[in-house]
Parts: sequence; structure tokens; C-alpha cells
Amino acid sequence: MQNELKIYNTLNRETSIFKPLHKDYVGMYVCGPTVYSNAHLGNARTYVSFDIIYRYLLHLGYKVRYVRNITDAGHLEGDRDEGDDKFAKKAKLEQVEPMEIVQRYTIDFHEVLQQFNTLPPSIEPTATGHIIEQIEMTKKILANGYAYESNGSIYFDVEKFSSEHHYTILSNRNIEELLNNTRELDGQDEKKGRLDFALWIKAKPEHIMRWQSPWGEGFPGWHLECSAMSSKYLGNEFDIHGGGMDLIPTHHTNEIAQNLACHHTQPAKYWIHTNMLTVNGQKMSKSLGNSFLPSELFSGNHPLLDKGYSPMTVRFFMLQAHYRSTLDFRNDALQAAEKGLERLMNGIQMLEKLKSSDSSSFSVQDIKDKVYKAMNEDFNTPIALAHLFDATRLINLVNDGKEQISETDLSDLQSFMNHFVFNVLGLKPEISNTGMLTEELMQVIIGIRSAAKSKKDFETSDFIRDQLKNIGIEIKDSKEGTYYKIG
RNA sequence: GGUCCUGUGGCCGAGAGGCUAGGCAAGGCUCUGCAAAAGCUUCUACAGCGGUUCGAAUCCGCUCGGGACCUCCA
Repeated sequence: MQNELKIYNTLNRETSIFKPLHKDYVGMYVCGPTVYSNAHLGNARTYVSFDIIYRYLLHLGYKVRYVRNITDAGHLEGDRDEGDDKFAKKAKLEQVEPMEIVQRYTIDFHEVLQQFNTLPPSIEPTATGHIIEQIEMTKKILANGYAYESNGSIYFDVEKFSSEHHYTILSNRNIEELLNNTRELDGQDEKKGRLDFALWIKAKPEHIMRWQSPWGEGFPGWHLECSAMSSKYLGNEFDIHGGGMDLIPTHHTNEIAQNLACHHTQPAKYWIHTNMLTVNGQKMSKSLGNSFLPSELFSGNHPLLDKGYSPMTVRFFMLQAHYRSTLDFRNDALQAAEKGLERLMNGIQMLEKLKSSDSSSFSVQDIKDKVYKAMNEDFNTPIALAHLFDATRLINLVNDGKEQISETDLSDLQSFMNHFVFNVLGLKPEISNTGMLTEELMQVIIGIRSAAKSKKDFETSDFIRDQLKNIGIEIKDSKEGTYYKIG
């Protein structure tokens, strides 16, 4: 099963069988957030997508080292390589220390990802914790002749690099066009070429976040940190490098260039890129001002939403689309996901109560094979889910006595469904946080109502039901008994 | 302006030459004191035009929509 996993690789735009560099081990680096503001839902989608990839690799038995950085310095506004970085800017705005900004939004990021039930990475390095490594790398790139100093800053020489290497291998862009693109350049005297980017930036006097370097006080360029940290924790060559698609043309392109210029190796064997989350057909982004905060989504406190949706509904919603497709975010679609998730979860609950027969009228192995096949096709979660829904239908049919399942098949299906849905897809049952007292009180009330019902005192039973409904508690009678739902 | 991607039923979304995706919604049925829920089941599709092919949603061309990147972005 393991050897059948296929991954789409941005490097050659082909889907091919995944072969790790070292048998049974996988090194995976994913570009993390720049923590200068709240994580929005688009950010969350990327990390949920890589969470699925991480979980599935673990499920296949790989020992995975998953490194995801926190960018807490050096990320410039624009590519002008001048002025304040994002942290200093925000810090000024909010009148706090830059590291307070970093702290606040790092915590926010972790909280958001936890709500979406993503597993933490193995290592989560920060840019500020790896200044020395970045300086060392800059030195090497300088020594190798792919960078130059200009007014206390160090720039990567793209033109020189591209004469020897395929600079645009990831983006598949035409380098000549990029170089000749007559887009407006405002005050770029320091750089030789318009594509050149900063490895190290000289700090202005008012700049707070600054470090001592051979070239004076300054701070590192954004692209360098990922190169430095991935090399440090995963080696010069590792298996998977991931991130959002929007990182392809600049950030990842430059990362590859830096690694080649420094170590003479292409860092990752497989480059995986996730697609964007859109709102009404447009990319969700901070600059467009159409981003959703997860908290707004959970509470429903947003003009585009009718109501709030739980983190698991949103996670499920994301899984219903392939990670390389754009996913359009809208109220109706969330509503549909909420119902769909409920159906799947009900199926899993039902599975526990199923009675087995002497033989099975359908093949459990067949279901499992189809689900694995889908996941092996570049982590195709929508198809995997489709087959899990087929399984759900069969579970319900067994319950209705229209299909049969043997004892061994039943326990096989139980462990498979539970493991796959909870551990691989990372869904979890939503626990109502009403507490034990509410639960006990509800059981008392339901008991009274059931007693009235059995005496055919429907006036009383309906009265209880109506009163509860008024305070937002719904009573539902089913064959298995009466249960309630809050909200 | 340049480069590239994309257009699937009421909605979201898979598929990528012949074989039903799936979920939601809608209709029917079952269960039920009633209601709700739940379950089963049915239906509706491949932007338009032309071409290749025995056969196209899937390949090619054109037209018309939508989007991304070329600036920071997950």
C-alpha cells in the first residue's frame, strides 16, 4: 500500500510515485505564517491541507519530521527592501514592542490550528532564533559569488544565478520576460537587477529588531529564513517542501536559488502547493480585505454568514475539495457541509450498534481499497469521503436489515472507519460543552416526558417539548429513544 | 499589458476519451400519537460554436465568462 502513494510535484508538474530519500523516513518543511496579524481562514486551509498530508504519511507508517516555521522578523512590506518590517510597523501602530506582536499572533495562530484539530509540527523554529544560521548562509552565498554587498545590505544576484541555473523552474516563467518587465521600480538604486532580492538588510537607526553581522547591524531577508531552517533541521536535501501556491513565484523560487547557491543542492524532492480559498470567487487575503477570521466564522458574526459553523464543519468543508483546487467559501456550502458531516458522524455512531450476521452481503475490503486508492492519488480527500459516504449508506442499510455484515467484517469496518475518519482525516465528534449537570437535568426532563407519553398524556409531553424548543433545545424521538440537541 | 489556470445539474464539489462521484437542496416512501429528526429512494450536468474519434464533460481550435501571478500574501 505504501508504495502506491502518488504526489503531484510542482517542480515538474507531474504526479508520480512518492519515494522518500531515506526508507521509512520523511522530512517535510512547510512555510509557516508571518505572525503580524490574526490568522485568517485562508491560512487555516493551507495548514489543514498539510495536516492531512502529515497524518496520511504517518498512517502509512512513515516516521515524519514535520518542520513548520514562524516568521517573526525580517518580512518586509513590499519587496522594496527598505523601511520597516511588518512587525515594526504593526508595533508602532499598536504602540507595543515588536516581540509583543509576535507573541500575540503566534498564540492566535496556535489557537486557531488547535481548533481545527491539526497536529502540531515536530519542530516549529522561528526566524529570530536562527539569525546566526542565516548570516552563515549569506556568507557562503557571497563567497560562492551569487550575492553582492550594497550599502550595508546583501542582495542575491538573480541574473548571475539564472545564467547557470533554471531560476524559474517552479513558476515556469520566462526569465527574459521577468528581467525585462518594465514594471515601475521606485528607488531601487541599491539593487543591480530588478529581480535581485535581499539576503540581509541594513537596519535604519530607528529600526528596533536588529542584529550584529559582518556587514553591520541589520536583519535577515524573508526568503532566507526558510532556506536556513530547512537545511538545519532536515538537511540540504529532504523530501517534501510545501506551502500555499502564492509562494511559488517569489518565495519558493528564491528559496531554491539560495539553496543551490549555498549548498549546490535543490532542497526538496517534492514541492507541494495548496490552492487558495476564495470568497465569492476572489482570493481571500488580508490586502483585499475579504478575509474571514476563524472566530467570526465560529460565532457567525460576519455579514456574509447566516449563522456560526463549528471548526469541524469547516474542516470537513475543506476536505470536500481537493487541496490543489480553489475552494469557494459561502454560506450555503457551509450549510451543506454541516449536514454532510452530521450524516457521516451518525453513520459511525450507528456502526457501533450494528448487529452482525453469518455472512456479509457486501465487501468491506472493497470499501477500504477504494478509500486508500483515493488517498494515494495525491491525497484525494473528496473521493475518499465519497466512498466513506457509500459505507455510511451500507451501514444504515444493515441497520434496516436490507444488507448484512459478518462479525469479522463488522469489527474490521468499525476500526477502519474510526481510524480513518478520526486519525487520518482528523475529524472529531463535536462535544457539547454543556456539562454534566445539564445532561442529568435533561435526562430527568426526558424521563418525565416519556412517562407522560406512555400514558398518552400528549398535552403534557408536547408542552415539555414546546417549552424546551422556546429555549433552544430540540427534542427528537427516534426508535432508539429520545434525545436532545442544543442550538 | 504579459504569463498561466479555469468554466460540471438549484448550490458546493470529484472525474479527465466509452463504465453512477459524493454531499446539500428538491420530489417520493418508511418509521411515528403529532412534530421533528433519521433512514431508504428518484431526478436534474458537463459555458457556446466548430473539429479529431466508432465514441468527448474529458483531446484540439475559436468565442464568451471567472480567477491567479507579474508587489506582501497560505
